[in-house]
Amino acid sequence: MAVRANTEGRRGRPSLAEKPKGETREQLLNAAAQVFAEQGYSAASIAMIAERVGITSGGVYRHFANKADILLELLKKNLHAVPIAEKLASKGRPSIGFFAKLVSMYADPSLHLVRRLAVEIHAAAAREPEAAEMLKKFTEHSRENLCARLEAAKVEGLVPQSIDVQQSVNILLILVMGLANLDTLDPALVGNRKLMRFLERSIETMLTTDLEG
Amino acid sequence: MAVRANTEGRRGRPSLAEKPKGETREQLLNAAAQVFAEQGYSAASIAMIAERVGITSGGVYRHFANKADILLELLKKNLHAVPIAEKLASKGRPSIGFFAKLVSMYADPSLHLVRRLAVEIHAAAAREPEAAEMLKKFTEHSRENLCARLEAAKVEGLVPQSIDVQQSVNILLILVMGLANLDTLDPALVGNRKLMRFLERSIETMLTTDLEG
Amino acid sequence: MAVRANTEGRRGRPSLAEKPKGETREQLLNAAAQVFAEQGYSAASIAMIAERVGITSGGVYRHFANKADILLELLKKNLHAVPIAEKLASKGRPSIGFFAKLVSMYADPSLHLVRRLAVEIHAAAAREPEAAEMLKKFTEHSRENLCARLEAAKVEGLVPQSIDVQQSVNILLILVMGLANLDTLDPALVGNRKLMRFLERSIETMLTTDLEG
Amino acid sequence: MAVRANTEGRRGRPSLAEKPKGETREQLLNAAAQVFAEQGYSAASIAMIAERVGITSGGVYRHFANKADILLELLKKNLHAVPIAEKLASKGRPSIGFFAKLVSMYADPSLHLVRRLAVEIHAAAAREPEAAEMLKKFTEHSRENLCARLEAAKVEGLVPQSIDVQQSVNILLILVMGLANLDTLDPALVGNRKLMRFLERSIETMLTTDLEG
DNA sequence: AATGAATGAGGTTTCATTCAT
DNA sequence: AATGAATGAAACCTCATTCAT
Repeated sequence: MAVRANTEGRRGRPSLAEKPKGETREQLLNAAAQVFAEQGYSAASIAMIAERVGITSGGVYRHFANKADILLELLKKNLHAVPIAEKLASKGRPSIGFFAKLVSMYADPSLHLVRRLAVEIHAAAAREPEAAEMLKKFTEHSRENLCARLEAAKVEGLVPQSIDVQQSVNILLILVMGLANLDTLDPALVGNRKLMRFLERSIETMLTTDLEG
Repeated sequence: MAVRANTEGRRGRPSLAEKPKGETREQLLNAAAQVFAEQGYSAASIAMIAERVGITSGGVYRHFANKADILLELLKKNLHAVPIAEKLASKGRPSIGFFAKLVSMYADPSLHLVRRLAVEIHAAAAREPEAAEMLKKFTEHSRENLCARLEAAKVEGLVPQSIDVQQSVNILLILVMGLANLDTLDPALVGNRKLMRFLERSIETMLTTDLEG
Repeated sequence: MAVRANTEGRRGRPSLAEKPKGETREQLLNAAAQVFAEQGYSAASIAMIAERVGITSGGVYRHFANKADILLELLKKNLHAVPIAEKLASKGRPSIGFFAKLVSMYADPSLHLVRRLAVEIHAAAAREPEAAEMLKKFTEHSRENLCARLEAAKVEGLVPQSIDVQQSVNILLILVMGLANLDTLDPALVGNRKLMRFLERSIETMLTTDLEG
Repeated sequence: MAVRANTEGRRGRPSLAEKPKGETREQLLNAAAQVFAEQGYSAASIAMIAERVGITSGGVYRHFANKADILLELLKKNLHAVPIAEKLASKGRPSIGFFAKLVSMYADPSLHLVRRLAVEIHAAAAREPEAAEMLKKFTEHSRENLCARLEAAKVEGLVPQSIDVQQSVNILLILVMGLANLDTLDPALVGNRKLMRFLERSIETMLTTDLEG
């Protein structure tokens, strides 16, 4: 009946799975975030990612179509935007300090991986059009959120009526991306209190000064 | 200008007509800069770089020990710092506008490759300790230059005496790195006049405002 | 016809409404015939076959020991021989036209899949000894049938007494295998009326001519 | 200088090449013909082919772009047509026996690999459009050659004026393809003298009989 | 200084197969 | 009877690197 049945090297699913439950996909995404951050998208290997989750590389393809797909799903999960999102979700009335802190927090040592991932995603987006597309959506989304908040602050008279909301937000985003490279720019600046304070005050100055002239 | 004039002339060194000495190495570095910028260090292949110079991959090893060595030599050549360096070399008395322009020029469309290369080098530096080391030297060098200039401006009374030179320069560097990611952050912002003006005025404001408080 | 009538009716076996017993296996064999014909045995994947039946690859192993087993069972089902078998089962008295038509029908467009499957099975048989064995049985069986018929025709005086029945049948089989490759030999010949007529007349000539020399 | 130089596991070209000369490509094609014939295109692996030539799989890509390319180059080399070509190149005046022998020779034991390769190429052509294209050209070419010869025979009065040259050649080609499957159809028929004689006489009969009517 | 052939390691991906559920 | 997650082997292919020429 059985034609040339495989009896020597056993293949197939292992006899025991001591893992909790179908959260492998989630674990894979987290592992991928780390590996992409550490090695860069191109140098990262599927095997590395799989290994951290305790499966073999072949198993990854049950959850993602291919390597690029992992990056995409990672973007969808909005990893980069997480800190922004959390901050944005804060209830309090808009204040200038909010914007300042929002930016300066990116210099925090605990956000190391987030910075690295942001850098890698931007690097990858320069080559993977689909990733670029997705990245654009995020930025758009973040920008809109920030713009809305700044408009609100304007209404409340916290910032000058003459402020250019769009451009101000652009500067904030540029600063965030600059901070994403802080570890390689100068590791000593990561978590540097003085820098963070200075940064915050600079932002406050920018937002409260009438730049017209 | 006059240096290589006799290549075309009829006198002097007999026209071996072959490539000038050390030319290939230089071409390889330029090609590598492009390829690294386009593909990223990891995805770039020696063959691609060699091809652009018209040789084959094996020949590259006459000029560089290995792939990582190319990146290092590239950093030594200070490619990233080139635009800064040129600006810094400008004679003129220091002015606040100088610092503002120095930063905003990084948003110029013509510097696309420089931006990409900066991003890639920073990404690579996160993995190659030697590259990180070298990158740090550059940053240090740039920082020192900028600090010296800003001190000079302070002496001339162009900026407030109370200004924190170190931190101000840090912000400038962070802005430059942020701008290096402008293409993926929002392609529409590349070369955007309004952004550049706004950026310049923001920097001027930062540099002329007494942030103490 | 009546066999499965009560599936729709209201009486008899309670309508478990599930698939009739052994249905899946049959569907799998049909799907396999198609996929093997389209992709070739080696390139065909279990998943493809399962998908066409609406199950997943794991489920296939409830019905077949392994991939090679599917091929074997397929051969047992005599898919390749089906058109021959049907023709052979035809009641009518033997006539020369019968043999001619039996061969030429293999050029019919509607038998595309049968041709492809025949080709694939022959290709696979070159590697799988068991499949070769089975294929041989078929050929033997077909040959015997044809020989018997041709002997009968001889008895009835439809063909010369001097005819070499064995060799004549061999030629018929070779022609059938040649026609199995018609699609790749020249797609324009598939279903070509002129070719089919010519083929039939050639066969008739061969069978009615005394080849002795 | 050397950054992370590879010193442990030596890589690169082996220190000695005891092979004749740049005929690797030719050897690869010959090896591929064998492996494709034995295993089938899809089941054949680059490594198998490389191994027979004494190189590793990576080295194959210095000579061929990919696996499909090998098949194509093989077709270009006209492996299948070789025996036909040789026969066709024979000087002698056309005779009916020539056509008969041309076909029957395909049953010769020595042409085993040619038969297998023909079968595999036809099977592969059913999936690889490019291969199909190339195969079509061959068939066309062979057909034209045969047609020309048969026309010549007609002029010389060796075959009836009423003969349908096109269709006669089609039958010859179909017979050849049928013989290509002889090994799996019935191994006992390979090299069978009786079959070959009978085949030759059948062809002669076909070519000399006026099929009209 | 450079080519071209080759290695060997490693990467992505596919797939037959297994097994707990 | 079937799913779905997983394995492990093997496939194709790329590439940094080496070396005879």
